[in-house]
Amino acid sequence: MTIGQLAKLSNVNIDTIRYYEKLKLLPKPKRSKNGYREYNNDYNIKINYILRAKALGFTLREVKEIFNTNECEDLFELTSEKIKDVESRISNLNNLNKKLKFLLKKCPVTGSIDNCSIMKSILKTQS
Amino acid sequence: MTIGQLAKLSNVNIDTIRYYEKLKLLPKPKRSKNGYREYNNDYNIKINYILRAKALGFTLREVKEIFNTNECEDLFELTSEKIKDVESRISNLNNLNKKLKFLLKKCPVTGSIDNCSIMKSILKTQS
DNA sequence: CTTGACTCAGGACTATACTCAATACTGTAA
DNA sequence: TTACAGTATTGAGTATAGTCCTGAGTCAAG
Repeated sequence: MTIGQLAKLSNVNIDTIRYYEKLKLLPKPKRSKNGYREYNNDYNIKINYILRAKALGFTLREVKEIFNTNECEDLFELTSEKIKDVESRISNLNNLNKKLKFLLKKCPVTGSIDNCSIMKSILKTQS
Repeated sequence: MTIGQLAKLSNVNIDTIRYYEKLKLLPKPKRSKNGYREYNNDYNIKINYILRAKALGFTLREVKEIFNTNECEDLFELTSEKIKDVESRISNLNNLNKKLKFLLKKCPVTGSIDNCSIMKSILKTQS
């Protein structure tokens, strides 16, 4: 399978495949006489693997870690940390949301900016 | 006030001030004879303004929009959109969190990666 | 007068995950 | 044979929000 065929099969950009190879997320494939990369279906599986891990919020660096992990425990650890990270981000966003909604509630909506509560709130010394 | 003094006062990096000037978030200050930038306390206020808007989740581009906004309604609109954006991000993260926790619950925690539920789940065709 | 601290402008560098552009070579079909 | 589609490599560009570097000029103190 050429790189173009693999790209179509796994639904990613050709350059993405070469990029993953450069990052060592994908092993270097054999080359045919003309120098073209030659892939088999294992590469398709591995790419889908990467995409699924990404969809779970893992970065490419973390995906690489996952690939290099041999102990189940390590993967458990990695996933736990990811959960902590996600939860912290959720909590931050919830705080933001509360503040923004508070501002919005106080906004008079009409008139010049000088009377606007949102503007004033942002201006106030205390955030 | 020189740029260094302003930086110390408003607790940002010198380069950040020049950067904000380049982005037109801060007006170009007067220059003294030697070519140094000359600031007054209004700049300090404005920088703090920017920092607070940033803390509310606005990007610098949005802060600039806020500065150029004259109608309260527009600011209301901007803030509403920001809330929508934040809520959508929260919802995405909650989904991720659910999936990750599900994986974690199924993980046997000990043994080789071959028996690991997390690994298997990521590998499965359905994400 | 020299040293050290400060400032200037312009550009490079950081992280992330690609994507594109340029130039050259290869393979296939009409 | 010629055209076009595919592939190769290398390097640059995208977005965001800065930070750092370089080489040069400036200021104040000892």
